[in-house]
Amino acid sequence: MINDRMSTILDAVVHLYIDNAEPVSSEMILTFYNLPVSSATIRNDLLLLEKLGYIKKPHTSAGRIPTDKGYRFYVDQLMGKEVDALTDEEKQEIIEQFKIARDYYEIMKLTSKLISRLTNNLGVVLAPNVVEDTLKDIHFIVLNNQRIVVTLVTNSGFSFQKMMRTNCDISENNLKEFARIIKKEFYGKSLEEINEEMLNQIYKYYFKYRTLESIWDFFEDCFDFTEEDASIFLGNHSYMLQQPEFKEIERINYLFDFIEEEKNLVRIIRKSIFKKQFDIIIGSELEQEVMENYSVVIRPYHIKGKLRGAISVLGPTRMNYSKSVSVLDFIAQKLSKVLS
Amino acid sequence: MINDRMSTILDAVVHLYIDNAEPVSSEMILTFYNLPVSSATIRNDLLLLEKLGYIKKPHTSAGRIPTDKGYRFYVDQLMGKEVDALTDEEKQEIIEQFKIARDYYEIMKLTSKLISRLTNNLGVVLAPNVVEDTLKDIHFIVLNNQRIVVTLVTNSGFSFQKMMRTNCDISENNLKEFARIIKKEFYGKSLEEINEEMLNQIYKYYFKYRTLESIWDFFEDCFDFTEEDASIFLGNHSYMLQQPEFKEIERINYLFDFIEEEKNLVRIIRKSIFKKQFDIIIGSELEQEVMENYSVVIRPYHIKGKLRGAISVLGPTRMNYSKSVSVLDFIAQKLSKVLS
DNA sequence: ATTAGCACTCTAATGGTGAGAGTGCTAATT
DNA sequence: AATTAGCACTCTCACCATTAGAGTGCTAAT
Repeated sequence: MINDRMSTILDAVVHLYIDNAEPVSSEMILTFYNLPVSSATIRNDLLLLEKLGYIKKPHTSAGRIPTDKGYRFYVDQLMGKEVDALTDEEKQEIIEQFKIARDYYEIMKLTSKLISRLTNNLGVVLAPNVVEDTLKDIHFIVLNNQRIVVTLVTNSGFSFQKMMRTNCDISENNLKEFARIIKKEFYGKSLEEINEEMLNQIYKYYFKYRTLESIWDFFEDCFDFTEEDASIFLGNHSYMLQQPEFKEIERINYLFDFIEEEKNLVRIIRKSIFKKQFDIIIGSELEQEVMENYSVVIRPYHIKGKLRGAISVLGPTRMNYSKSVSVLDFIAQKLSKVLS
Repeated sequence: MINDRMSTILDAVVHLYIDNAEPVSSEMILTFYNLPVSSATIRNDLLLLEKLGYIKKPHTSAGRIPTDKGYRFYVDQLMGKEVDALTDEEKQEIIEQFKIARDYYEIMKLTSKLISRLTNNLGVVLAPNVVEDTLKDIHFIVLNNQRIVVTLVTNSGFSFQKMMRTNCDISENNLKEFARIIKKEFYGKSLEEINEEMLNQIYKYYFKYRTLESIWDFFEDCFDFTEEDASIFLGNHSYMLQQPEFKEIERINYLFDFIEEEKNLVRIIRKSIFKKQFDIIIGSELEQEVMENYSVVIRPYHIKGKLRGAISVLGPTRMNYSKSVSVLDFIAQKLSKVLS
């Protein structure tokens, strides 16, 4: 259906459009790719490519821009050959930054910022999933009136803290005893399992500790993890962007509305995390009206060889996919290393 | 200099402009405030107010909009009388949300989102400052190869975790011993002090533990706190907004550049946190060229009666200051309560 | 199969026009 | 002295017409 020259021309359209953000004309292609044919021939091919749905015109007398189908073809068939590699400076910067970052949360935040900067799009990081980790250690620390910090350590070396409240006073000694019991009952089980089985298992001890009625609620919440935090906290930008000051820009508005509802992005990324090395989802493929002009490139990362999360680039469909892939690839490697 | 009628007229200009985002004409003022004078009289006063620098015209045949000086006068002299109180539903929502939020980080994030939504501007929360808190308890938890989680508990009931690395293996027993020593040496001292004195004090024990050379580095970092985290991490939006897709909107661009360099906002908020109940900084008063069309309203919050941080609204100078103040006030109260 | 050539279409920039908004001034009024 | 009616003046904004230029798609020739 598509011969070699047409491939080349489609490739040219995609590249030139990615670089210049302007519709690509037949002359343009000739100038930058000096093919051994005339612009008229290129025009004929362009017409065909358009009929096949790979490119389109914004209006009659404009050049062509890729359709989602065009980007898809580029990404699947053409992009593989090329590599838009990172410069040595870029690589060096990534390595340096990862050296500076000390704890888990700094690393996550840093990673998303690095991706943003290096791709000139929005970097998105899905934090490691721990529910499949198994319990290695648990500690309780009493703060003051009925507030307790639970620290979990998992087999892969993550530690999670959670602040809990109870309605009853529990002594430090009781808590030590509970920690011992939990460790005994659940050591080596996944957090997910524990969360499900907690009540059943722990009721064994009901008789002994029945005076501490409300502690059961406490344990029920213990293994239910979804923490979040930062040192300065920005809220949603989308509200401000609704002010008339920003009214030219409904697109940003809609986009931010979507993005800042975090579960939207989580859903998109989760869906493709198990699929393969990379997933690229283009425009309409995202099946969200707001997102029809945006694409997402997703790269899972592993910790100690186990799939744990994903890093990703979100930007206009016109984004530099090749660069995104390179950036994600390099960062995912370093991230895996630093988290392992 | 400014008589009663002029005050009323300035008040009208500010209010009408805040509500409609359009220059306010003399007729407009007459219609909405039916003053016992004609529009010609109002025009005379407007002329005078303009000469005094409280209002200005975007162009010859337009109505007036407030200058920074005009907003300043409004905020200082006029706004006090009125209250743009929260509706019962709004109050209820805040209360409900704070019930849901369990741990410290959830609360911070939630607060900023609440402010964003209720003011239709950007909510900014400066997390509690703990360096003045005093040490109440310290625990070390060993994860695996040379990674250790430090948990600090302070007198006001905060707990902070920090992941640390060492180059040497330290036994659990050693760590228990160190925790005991640190507690003995520093109990009741502020984290700030401890951070400064750590090395001097701890060298007393040098002789006994000198085999653990590199542990001293470890302790040096121990009380140096600036944590950050979240479950999904967005990077900087500003890079994406530099793409030609968004080019109409340099203003957003500049603003985001500024905002997402977090220390910029921290500096602004820190500066006025100790001043008073509220601080309102208007446009040029921020002394930042990018921010000349934006204002910030800042409200400190207290935990157990002690000043600990601030919550704040950032938006166009045309923002509803009265509403911002009400929202911040109510939220600060609830926040103080929930954190105490 | 390719290409030169050209008519055709559409955009974007330019400038002109007129309506309308709102001022600022003057002269009259209270 | 303060207020007001009245009006000329200025500027914006929307509308339209015009034009240059970009780029196509088709036809006929190679």
